[in-house]
Amino acid sequence: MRRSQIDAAWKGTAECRNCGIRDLVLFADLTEPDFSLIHLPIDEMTFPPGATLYDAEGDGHSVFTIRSGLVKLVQYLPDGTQRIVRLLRPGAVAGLEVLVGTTHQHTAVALQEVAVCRIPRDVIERLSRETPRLHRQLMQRWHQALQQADDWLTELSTGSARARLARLLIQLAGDAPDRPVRLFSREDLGAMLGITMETASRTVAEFKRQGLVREIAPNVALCNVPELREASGID
Amino acid sequence: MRRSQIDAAWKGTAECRNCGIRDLVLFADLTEPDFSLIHLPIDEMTFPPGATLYDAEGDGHSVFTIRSGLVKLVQYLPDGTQRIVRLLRPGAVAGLEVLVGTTHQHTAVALQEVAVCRIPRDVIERLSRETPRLHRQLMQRWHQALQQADDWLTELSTGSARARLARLLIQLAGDAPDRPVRLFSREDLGAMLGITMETASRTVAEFKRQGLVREIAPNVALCNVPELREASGID
DNA sequence: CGCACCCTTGAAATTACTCAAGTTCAGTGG
DNA sequence: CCACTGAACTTGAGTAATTTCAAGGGTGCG
Repeated sequence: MRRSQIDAAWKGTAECRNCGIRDLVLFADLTEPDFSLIHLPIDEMTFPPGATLYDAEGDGHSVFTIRSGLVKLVQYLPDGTQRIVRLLRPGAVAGLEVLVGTTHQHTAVALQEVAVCRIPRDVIERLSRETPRLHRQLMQRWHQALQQADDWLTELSTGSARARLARLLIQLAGDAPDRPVRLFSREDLGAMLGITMETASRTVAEFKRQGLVREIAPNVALCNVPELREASGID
Repeated sequence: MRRSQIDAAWKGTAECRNCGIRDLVLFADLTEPDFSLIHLPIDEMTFPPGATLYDAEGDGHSVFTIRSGLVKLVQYLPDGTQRIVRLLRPGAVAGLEVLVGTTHQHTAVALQEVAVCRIPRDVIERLSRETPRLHRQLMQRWHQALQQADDWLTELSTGSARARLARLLIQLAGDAPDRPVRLFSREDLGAMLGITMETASRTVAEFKRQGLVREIAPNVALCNVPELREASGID
């Protein structure tokens, strides 16, 4: 907690015009004159694993474009239970809700070293008023988030612990089934799947024993996608 | 299935200018000249309980503003399991995703007699291009949907069956704790809470026995909100 | 009346949770 | 260099919750 703010490192003011991943980000469609409407600095920042990008307390003044790394969005129940409601990958935008209300709905925490662009709310609002080219992108981000939320519910909160974990691993492996996947802490796994830490641990262990994943380094695993797919349906 | 399309009843072409609930709907902020941009008919329709507004197969050409009644959004897993991912109330918009892609992501089914306005995608797209007054409303709908999705996950897919049902009932009672609440079929309850029909049935029965709800007519109940709140936290 | 459909209930089997003890491992200080 | 510590993970055993499978109501409708 204590470290969250302190840990953020400022990397300079972003030069959006020359952004290396601009086709991926919110400003993809902006034209040269549009950029002159940006009257507040957009900061490039990095956060180490465990650092908080923003939380649900306090006003939200900015949205964040994820440039690299992985972010979890956490929501709490009154009794203190926490659920991870989404993972954000590069290209995603965190904190869109400040464009409608003024507070964030989640706590956003870096799971790995994360690089972001922090965009003041006013910048988005002004661009949104003055140029239609941002709309399509904004709509796409909203859509992306909502689709992910719905899928998260049906895939990761339905069925046995075994089936849920299998589906999560398939998601993480994505379209590159051979690329190793970083596993999360057992506590985070539990919060994603709606199960306890112990059940998460046991299920991971079972997957290793049965060869559905092969651990090639501590908390890094190769997925046996066909067998995982099997496990995601049955059970 | 067979009845879904047949059952829809056409009630005429909507006169949005004079809409009785316009402050509630998507077109709330439009001005007189904006309406002239609407070049395709917006139909008022009603659906009986059980009818399908649209489904995930086939192209989506329209979004729907819910004028009255209650709609469930259903998503299916490959193995046939179904989850209800959201409930739509009057004022909500169903099918926003066709503004980004071209297909619907859910199957939308009326739970009660439902009245809607069916708005062709092209109408929204044109208005969206030409007038900024729709943007704010669109953003609010996206936000509303996303917030509901996240809350649905943390509240209705976390904890014991008892706690989940209690939270659902509290949601349904809303700000009018004395107004009777219609219960859903046990199958729908299960699909909302991620539990089986039998567990849903047993838990409802238990709530009745323990006085957390009082059934004043078949499938209509009064909620004892304080005790429900109790049950939603403990367990 | 009899059939369909939905809901309820029971009993056994399974799954997941809880609580508790042990393990591993990295970081710290003697 | 090594013991010590804390944090995260693992594992076991008992318990609680949920699912599964099966049978038995109730109600509306042809």
